[in-house]
Amino acid sequence: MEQRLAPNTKLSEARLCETFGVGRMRVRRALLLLSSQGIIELQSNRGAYVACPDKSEANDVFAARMLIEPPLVRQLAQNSGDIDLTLLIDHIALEDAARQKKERTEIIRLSGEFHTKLAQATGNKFIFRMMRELVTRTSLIVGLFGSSEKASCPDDEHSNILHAIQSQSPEMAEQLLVSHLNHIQSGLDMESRQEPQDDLAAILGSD
Amino acid sequence: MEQRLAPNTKLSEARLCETFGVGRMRVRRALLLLSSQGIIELQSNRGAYVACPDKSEANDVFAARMLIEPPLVRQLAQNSGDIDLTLLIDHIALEDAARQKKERTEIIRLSGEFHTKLAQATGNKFIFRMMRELVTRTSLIVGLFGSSEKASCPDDEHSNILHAIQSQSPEMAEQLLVSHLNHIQSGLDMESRQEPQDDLAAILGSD
DNA sequence: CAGTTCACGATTGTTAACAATCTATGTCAA
DNA sequence: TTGACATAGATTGTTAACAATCGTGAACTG
Repeated sequence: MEQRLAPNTKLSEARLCETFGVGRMRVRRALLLLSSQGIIELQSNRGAYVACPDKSEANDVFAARMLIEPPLVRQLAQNSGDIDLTLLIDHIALEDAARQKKERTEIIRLSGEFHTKLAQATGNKFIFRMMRELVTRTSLIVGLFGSSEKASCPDDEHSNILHAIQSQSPEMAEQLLVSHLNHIQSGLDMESRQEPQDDLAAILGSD
Repeated sequence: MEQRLAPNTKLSEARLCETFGVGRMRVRRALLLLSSQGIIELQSNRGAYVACPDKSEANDVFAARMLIEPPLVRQLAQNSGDIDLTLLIDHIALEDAARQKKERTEIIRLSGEFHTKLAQATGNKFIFRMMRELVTRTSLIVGLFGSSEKASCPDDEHSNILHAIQSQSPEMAEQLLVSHLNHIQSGLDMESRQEPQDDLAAILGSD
């Protein structure tokens, strides 16, 4: 989610065991779950690799989000009276803070998390889980195809969406979100790819 | 998916091992994956139980489907020229055949699978996976709250939806699907619950 | 007779050794 | 020099024994 592990990075069991100080069983369980969410890919007898979505998969992810998120925020705006939006309000504050401090990884993480919290605000466990999966995958994609700095989530679009929800403007909220997603997608360069990295530095850098 | 295992049925590792003739590792892997999909529930040191959704979860599942499926069929109808619908056409035939032969479990399985194949027709892996999860969960719910015979999927509604898609009528397709989902949901009796069963008979009956 | 405690059996969680598979290096031949 | 082949090392997959935990039932006490 924080894009510290580049796609195609190999995650060897032994390495993960010593890195996190746990047994092989725990590691294998974690890898299995991550692969079921499509975050990593398990190749038989060959090991686990960070998923490396291609152009077509990237399009699928955005198509899926275009299908789900617009009706989602529309529904939020319609029922915003009955819903607890403090989570989202607090989140915007966190984003602003991180942006002021220029904490890059934190900004990336929070940018994705905003969309997850939109889903969480519906109070629907299944919608939440689906969005979380799509957002995680989006992180991978912008990590792969994102043009370094400018991308992620342009400044105050999140804030605008939230305001539209609060002022019970379904149409506007939906429209703002659609263009927000388009901005993210158009900020990608589908041709350039980053090369995989060795896992050692990346993971050890996390502790 | 075929509702042969009632909710709350305990799935003990040893029993599953001898039933399917595999080692405990395979069983535990399968249980972990099923629990990650919410099909079963893993209780620490206590074992695995078939998930038993309550009233609120049932509502969440239908709310999620109401959010996703209408835009989905609308999109299918809009692009029905470019899409391969043979999967769906063939499927309707299978459903009719099973209905004529009165094969109950087959009818139930195919009824759910139609909705999965709607998602599959989009060619979008993520939409497909999300729908499959929701449909599976719906199976559990109609198994729990469904009033025995009359429910599942009323006869020719699937066929009507497919026709609307084929004739490129987005509005009609969307509307038909909304009422279809409403029919399913209104066919449930949210108060009555079936009691759990012993796993022995159910699983052995499958071989 | 009711309630509590203890111990036993059963079930799940973990570990470590073993087997199978793949990658890489080095050798040999064309 | 290049290609194929074989062997060695490393890595993953599997198995079986062991440890920990939980539910149950009996015994005991008030």
